[in-house]
Amino acid sequence: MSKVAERKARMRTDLIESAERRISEQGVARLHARELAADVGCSVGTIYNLFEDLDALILHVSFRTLKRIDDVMEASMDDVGDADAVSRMVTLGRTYCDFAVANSNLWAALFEHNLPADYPLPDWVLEGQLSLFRHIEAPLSFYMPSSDRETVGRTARSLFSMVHGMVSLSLERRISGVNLDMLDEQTEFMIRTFVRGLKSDQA
Amino acid sequence: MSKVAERKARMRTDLIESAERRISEQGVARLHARELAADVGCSVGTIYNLFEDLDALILHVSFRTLKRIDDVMEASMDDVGDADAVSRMVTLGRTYCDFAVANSNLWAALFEHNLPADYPLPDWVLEGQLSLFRHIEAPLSFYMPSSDRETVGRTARSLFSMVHGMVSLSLERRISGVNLDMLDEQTEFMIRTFVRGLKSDQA
DNA sequence: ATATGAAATGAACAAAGTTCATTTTTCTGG
DNA sequence: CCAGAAAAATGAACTTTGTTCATTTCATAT
Repeated sequence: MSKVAERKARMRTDLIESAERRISEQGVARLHARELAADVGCSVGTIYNLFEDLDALILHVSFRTLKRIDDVMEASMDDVGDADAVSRMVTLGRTYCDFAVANSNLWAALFEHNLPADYPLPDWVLEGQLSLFRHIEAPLSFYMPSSDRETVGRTARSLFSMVHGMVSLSLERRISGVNLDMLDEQTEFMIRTFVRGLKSDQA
Repeated sequence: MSKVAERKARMRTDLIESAERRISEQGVARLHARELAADVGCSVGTIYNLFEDLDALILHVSFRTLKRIDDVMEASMDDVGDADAVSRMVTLGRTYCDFAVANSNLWAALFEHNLPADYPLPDWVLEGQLSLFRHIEAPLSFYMPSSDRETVGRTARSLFSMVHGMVSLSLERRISGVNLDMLDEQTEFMIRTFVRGLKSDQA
């Protein structure tokens, strides 16, 4: 790689990291091109040479966030030992809640930042999410032995949506969701009750 | 009420209605003061005489949306006849999904419009939501006979969050939730399975 | 060393929310 | 009905912020 390409690559990662830090600390709404440029020591124009626009940069940060969520979920499954399937599902739910609460601004940028209606979505935005669902599918399929892959997958998405919705309304100041203090506990209750429903269906 | 107060009140409702129409048609991100002023035949300054800022106007529209959601949920319970409790819960869930899909821009303005972090929230924003939860609590309490009010209320919020999360990720282009075609059906499955879990808990 | 093309620059532009000095309208007392 | 005062409406100007692009700076190959 040539000097110039190296420099370009370093500036790209510098910008992404600076954007990530600013989003994490202040929220995506307070991410501004001029401040980013000052952070990394370049001009505003350079940002636009390296990224289509600020939304593209935000998408890159969001992809990293998605990866981090995937990592903590993966790690939580490594740590869980030989727990039964439903406990694994609870662990995944709690891990997701904990990450969202601890990194609420990054999490909000990933899920709640509004792109223009016609903004082109890179493929990797959707692909990165499949891995999240797969974590859930593994233990869930244990309780849905007679369902096809697609049904299990759809239910995994629904369970993800459930936990996501609980987090979303809990964190949203303007909406009165489940109290933050009880979020983990209530998430566990919801997952365990749902799984009991799956089991009683087979019986 | 004096002439001037009448005029003022009419202009206020005109502005709210115009904002509602524009949000409904184009989304909250494309609501602009100059266009609103042109709609109702006043100057931009007048908007700021009647509302603190555009966010305040958006909050008024959101309150109407909340009221409309409450109304359709209420109406769905009037229509449901003597169905059993779980069917009532399913009806509430489907009604919510249908409203969100049919009025996605209004729904998004209510739940996803980001206010400044320190923006003061009027009381009625949170109060209006209590009614939504109460619709769910009534049939839900049937399956949680030995739980206290608070636990039932928290579980009602969680179920609301579940359906809300499913709708949210289904409508979000950038996130791969449950396919929109299957949203109603999948919502029903999730609610029925959860309730079965509640029942098997008692047994 | 020079020419050439790529990259960086930042002033300028555009879009949109918000303000406020000025103008217009309304109200009130005589 | 009029004059003056108070209230309301006005819209030009200001502010902020994303984005562009003509110009300058730099790196590389011959």
